[in-house]
Amino acid sequence: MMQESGTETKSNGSAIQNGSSGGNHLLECGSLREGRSNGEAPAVDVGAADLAHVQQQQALQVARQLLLQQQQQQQVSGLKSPKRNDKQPALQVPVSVAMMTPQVITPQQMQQILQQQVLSPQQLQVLLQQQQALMLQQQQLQEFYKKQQEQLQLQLLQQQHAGKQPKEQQQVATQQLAFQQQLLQMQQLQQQHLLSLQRQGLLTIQPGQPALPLQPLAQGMIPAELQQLWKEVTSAHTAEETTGNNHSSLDLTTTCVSSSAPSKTSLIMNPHASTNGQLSVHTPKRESLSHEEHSHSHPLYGHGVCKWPGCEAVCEDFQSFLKHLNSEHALDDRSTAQCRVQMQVVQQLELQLAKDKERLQAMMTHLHVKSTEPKAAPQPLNLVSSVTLSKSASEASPQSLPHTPTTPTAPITPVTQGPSVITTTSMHTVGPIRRRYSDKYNVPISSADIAQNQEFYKNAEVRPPFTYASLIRQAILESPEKQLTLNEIYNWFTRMFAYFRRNAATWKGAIRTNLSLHKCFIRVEDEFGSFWTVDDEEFKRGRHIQRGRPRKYCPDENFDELVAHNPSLIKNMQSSHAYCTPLNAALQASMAENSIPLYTTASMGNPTLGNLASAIREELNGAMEHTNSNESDSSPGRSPMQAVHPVHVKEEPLDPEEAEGPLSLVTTANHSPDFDHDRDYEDEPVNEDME
DNA sequence: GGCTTACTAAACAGTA
DNA sequence: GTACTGTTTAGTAAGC
Repeated sequence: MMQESGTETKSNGSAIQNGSSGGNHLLECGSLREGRSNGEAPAVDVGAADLAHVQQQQALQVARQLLLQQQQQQQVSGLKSPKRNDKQPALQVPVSVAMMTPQVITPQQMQQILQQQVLSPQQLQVLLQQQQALMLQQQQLQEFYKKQQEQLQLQLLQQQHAGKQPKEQQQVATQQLAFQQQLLQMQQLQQQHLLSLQRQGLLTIQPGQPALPLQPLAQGMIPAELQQLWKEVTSAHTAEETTGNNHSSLDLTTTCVSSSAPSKTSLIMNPHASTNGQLSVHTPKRESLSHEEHSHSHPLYGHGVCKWPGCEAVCEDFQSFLKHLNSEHALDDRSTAQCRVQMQVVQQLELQLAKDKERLQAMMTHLHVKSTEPKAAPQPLNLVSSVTLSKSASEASPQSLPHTPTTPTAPITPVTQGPSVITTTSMHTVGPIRRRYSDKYNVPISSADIAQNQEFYKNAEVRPPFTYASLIRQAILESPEKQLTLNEIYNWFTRMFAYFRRNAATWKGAIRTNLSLHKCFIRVEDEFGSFWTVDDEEFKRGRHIQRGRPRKYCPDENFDELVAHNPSLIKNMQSSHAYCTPLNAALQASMAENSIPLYTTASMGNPTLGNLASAIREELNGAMEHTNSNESDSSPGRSPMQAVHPVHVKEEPLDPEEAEGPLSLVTTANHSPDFDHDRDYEDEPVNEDME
């Protein structure tokens, strides 16, 4: 690549030395060719390192080019001393060439380059030095132009007083012509170079900035005074211009003042249209109509700006745009390369669109088939989706989707359908959304459910169509240890959903409420604090801590009792396995008592505490069922669960009678609702737990 | 209309 | 005293 860069630089240098303004084009084309040196279109997914490398190479090329141009300019400047009052137009052309390129880097643009850190410090220093030297040169040139203009004005005054002499008049007109051409040339070259830099990524034009071509005028080396001078000159000769003499050949591309079009295009300048020293373009009605007619039709033109990728040249009217298009975006290597890049972009977008369309079609088909299917018998409980369709989604686009995709009578609904029912209208719906629950039984949402629309939820403030419980569970299960602190759950919500970056007080409270309310969430404590795990089986059951009941546990009130019945509890609580260890001991005791096969130590050490707790609970349910059948009046203090539930595992609220007295907790442990109603929870409503 | 469920808000207590 | 965490209750809305 370095060799290629060197080659390109050399060609650029030769082009510049030939006095051609197309050097920038060569540089740019070279860069483009470099990007597809193998004859391929530029890769869309260039790696960051490759991109940085290419940018650095381009920056080097620019620096070299600037250096060459400066050398050339210095030579020319030596020939053209500002002190000379030579008014011969022929000598002004090199001056314009000399002024062109380095001036395109305004201080702001230089700062941009600095910020982008594309150039090395040495290169930047060279550029800065060049810039400073050229600033001085520019000032000298400005003085020169001012003097020249003053002389022109003097001559005009003399002509007005002494009568018009055709020869002098012609001379003045010639001077004006040369002056204006020079001005335009400088602007064009500036714009071309700036455009080149922009396309190479060395400059970025901020959206708020003025249009690209105007910037060098405002900030570059050509001050507004020059244009003001020209305005004065042309105003003085307004009457003469109507004579139709040599001014008729004054084809000035005023569009090029504000665009990067070369001087080939021509427009008759309207001196009356100048305002504030800025040249403006005379737009006849015919052109305005043309603009209106075509601006809506031509995809490359809109809002007075050329829409060619990377161009954004300002074209005052459609005619200017057409000229600009034909001249600037003619069939050449650069345009071809840009066209290929655009083709790649379009292909990528089409590919993405096709995928999304396919996905949408599959969703629609699936849901439509489901909705038209005869209502089937209720499916297995754990297969009914708990993922709910947001009200906004269903209401906003009633035709787009069947209304009841998750009704209990619907066939099995993969949970992945939940988040995929987002519509464009629902994307903009923010606010409290009541959810429609198909069943009281929960089915966990999978990672794919959220992952499918992960980016969407991350960026769009759309309330996810999942319950808090589902999201909390997902957050916990996504964690490596399958356990999260409350704050980590908060962070997961804010990280995954843009919606939860607002109204924190609301949803955080909801999370806490859900954590406390749902039996599936198990709070575990260790010496580092408390964290939450999830019992997946319990989650699928979807049971809640019942309301209107006394607190399920009061550690302070019952702690002494607990310790009295189980002295090992304190030690176990302080251990890092505060959850597993007492549970293990209790479980083993219980299983030994009930002749249940022991869990191995390895299984107890499984980090998935939720599954562990679930499995243990299942076993204990059976065990306690058996135990209760044998000794329904067993003493609470002898229950192994007393060491587990009060501190680490939630208990269902107590019956009012049982809740009374300091031993209520122990009583609860003995008559845990789990044990009471787990035996038939699949057949009976959950509420019967508390009856 | 009743029941269930989820959401929200609030109160309260414990803890750091 | 404050903020955070955890629990509980009450009210509301929506779906069944």
